[in-house]
Amino acid sequence: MSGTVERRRPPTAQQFVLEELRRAITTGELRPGDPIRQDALAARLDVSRVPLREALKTLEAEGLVVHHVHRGYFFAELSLADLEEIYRIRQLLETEAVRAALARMPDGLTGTLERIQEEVERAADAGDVTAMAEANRRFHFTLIEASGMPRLVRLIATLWDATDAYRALYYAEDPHRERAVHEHRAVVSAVGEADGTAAVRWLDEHREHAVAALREVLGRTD
Amino acid sequence: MSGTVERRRPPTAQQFVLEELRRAITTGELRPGDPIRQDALAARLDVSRVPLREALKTLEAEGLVVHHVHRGYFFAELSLADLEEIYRIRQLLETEAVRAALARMPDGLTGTLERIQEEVERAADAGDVTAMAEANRRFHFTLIEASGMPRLVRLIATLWDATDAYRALYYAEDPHRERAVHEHRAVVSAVGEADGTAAVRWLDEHREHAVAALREVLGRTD
DNA sequence: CCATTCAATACTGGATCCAATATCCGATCT
DNA sequence: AGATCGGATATTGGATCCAGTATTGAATGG
Repeated sequence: MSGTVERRRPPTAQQFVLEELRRAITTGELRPGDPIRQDALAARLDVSRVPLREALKTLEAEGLVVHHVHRGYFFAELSLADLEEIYRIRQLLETEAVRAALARMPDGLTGTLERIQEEVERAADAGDVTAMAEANRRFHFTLIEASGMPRLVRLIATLWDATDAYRALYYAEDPHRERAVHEHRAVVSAVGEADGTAAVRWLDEHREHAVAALREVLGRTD
Repeated sequence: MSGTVERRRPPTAQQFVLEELRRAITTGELRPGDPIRQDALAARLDVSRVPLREALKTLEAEGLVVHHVHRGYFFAELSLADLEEIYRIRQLLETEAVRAALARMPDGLTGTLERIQEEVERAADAGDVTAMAEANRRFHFTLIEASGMPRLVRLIATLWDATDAYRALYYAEDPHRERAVHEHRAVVSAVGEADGTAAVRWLDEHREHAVAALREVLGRTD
């Protein structure tokens, strides 16, 4: 089977590998702590080890894998403490981003957010976790990018990537999606009124709920 | 010539290349915006292109170089706006780190800082810019690492790396070193009294002076 | 029976070689 | 003359192959 329904492959092998690895991580195909056998993985993805290793270097910088010289790469194990730390850092950075965004208030921001929010709600109603996660990310980053601080945006994106594996888990449950939808609406209306404090408060709550859920899940499995 | 006075090479070629590139960036040997010719550079460093490319991937993640598919790597050009953004983010993250450090207050922190501060002052007096930059970094990271937040430490380290090229410039001038020494002393004494607010205030000032200097330098050259 | 040593093995790190893409420059056409 | 097309060249992306290190397990000695 070639060239039928399958998604178009990225232009370079590294990018393809990178996407595949991220996907594998988010779907939980590969468990944290597992060593990465480059030969086997490269063969499975039908590429050589060179682009694989370059992709792993990227993931290493993002903290998704760790590397030991002459021993190889391992999927990073995120402890509850790690996750809490990441969410705390996100809080600091996203607060700054949102404040900056509302101070600049680019044209059409509210409208764009409302439009994306509709997509979020459609996905939430349909119970489509993947679409929900994707639209949710677009929602948040539309707001964050409005800050006009590209490095800040990149940092925040990295932090999101690091916790992707756990986010899908969160949105898998109905009440979580429901709650997220409500919090988003509150954010949209705060943005509409250019009320930075309110927006930040709602986003804090949004995040805190996610952390609470993680605490629950990881608390009982670890 | 082998194994005489030359610094011991790191265990892997990538690490060697990484150090060399960082050094070249900090010393200004390679100017921002310049394309990186892999073949030439690899030959100059006497390694193959593979470890070079992996090192570049690391630098890319840190924002020191940018990469365009099939066109190669380029040394990143940091505008004044970029630098200001980085320093703003550092302020947010370092404030958190210092607050956490003082809340935990690990044993011997003050003593260690005092010891390192002595090294900083020796280097400052001697006018040894490299030693000064190195000791200065140790000083700040000793404090930051006391936060017990490893991810936060990593992020801050990345931000420092991104501006290394400009930091050496700052410490090249006598009055700057002098001022840094005084600010450090104030930080040490604030830490000794477990006064987080004071420590944060002094660090903010420390950073602000650096930014002001950059603004001056870049303002007149750009 | 357990610890230690040493060799076989498996895997990573690196070098070389090949393929694919972008860039540059001259020829051609309007 | 200027713009456009096409081919030569330079440079990156990727595959294969080799070298060096860590790991594993069996043999040996206490």
